[in-house]
Amino acid sequence: MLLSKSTEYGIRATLYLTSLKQEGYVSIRDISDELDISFHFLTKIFQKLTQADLLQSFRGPRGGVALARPADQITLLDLVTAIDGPALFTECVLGLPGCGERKPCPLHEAWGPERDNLKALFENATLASMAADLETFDLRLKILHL
Amino acid sequence: MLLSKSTEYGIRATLYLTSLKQEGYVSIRDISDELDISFHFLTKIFQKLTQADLLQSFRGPRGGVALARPADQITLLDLVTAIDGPALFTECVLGLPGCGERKPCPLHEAWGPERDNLKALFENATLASMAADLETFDLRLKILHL
DNA sequence: TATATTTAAGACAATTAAGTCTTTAATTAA
DNA sequence: TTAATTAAAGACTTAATTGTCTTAAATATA
Ligand code: FES
Ligand code: FES
Repeated sequence: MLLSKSTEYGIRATLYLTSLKQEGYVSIRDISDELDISFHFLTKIFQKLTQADLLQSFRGPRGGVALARPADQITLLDLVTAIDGPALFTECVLGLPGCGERKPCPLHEAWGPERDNLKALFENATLASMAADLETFDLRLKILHL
Repeated sequence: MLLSKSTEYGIRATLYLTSLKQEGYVSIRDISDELDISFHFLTKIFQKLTQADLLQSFRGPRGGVALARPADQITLLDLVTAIDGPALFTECVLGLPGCGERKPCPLHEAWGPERDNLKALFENATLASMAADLETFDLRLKILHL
């Protein structure tokens, strides 16, 4: 699995939040209901994103969460690293400590560039661009019961 | 994390086994000692690889494990799928069921090709080519205590 | 045959990830 | 001021992964 469940949920939920284009705060309950994600679990994930200054939160009636900056200034890489940490983009694919040129593992030469591609993929995907695609191509963020 | 610990160990151990170029069987104990991997855990991983017909095993004195086919006919993709299953190369990166063109998620267009690259990377890496690199470039398979 | 060697198999424990529940704190509105 | 709403925090449970240990089965060799 490339991303943890937490990160999968975090991306889907933040993307949905973005797509609402709502002025004020959106309640976590609304988001968790809409995407069929456990409310309390999602709350914890959003707490991480709030602590990483990617989201703002507000308690009480009319409270909820909102993007902390414009949607074109938050990337999926921001979300992934805030939730799962940077390991995917820095660590040895074989789990050996100290990935680098000095004493590389047999996969380093092939994995290094691939890892950079992957990082670029997440870095180039802003919440704004993703939300635009979402509308344009009618993409899905939730499981479908067909 | 891209690969599970089991797969990381499985790749390192099989690569080491290949590099020995030994005629008969190599005991699992020798491999686990050399690479600092738990013997019993590695035994289980090798059992999966044996059941997938990538390795052959033999019990009793002078027993152990050996490649089931020539090293240029076993790829890292074979190892990964035998241990972790094919999910990494088939499933939606956001965890939504039924990754495909019919109702793609917002990352599908970018992730699809990237996933194919990743698959090609593992598919093009045979045990033979990796073992050759290992010699040529003095690469490492075990943690170093510098 | 008896003993030592080695993988197979499965029970078991420890750790981490995932998910649930309760209580607290902040805020609004009646 | 009181009650309702909502996120924060943390205890707790469950499930999956990782790791350890014991016993059984197969095999070679003395
Ligand atoms: S050392 Fe293994 S990927 Fe860099
Ligand atoms: S539907 Fe998400 S990657 Fe294909």
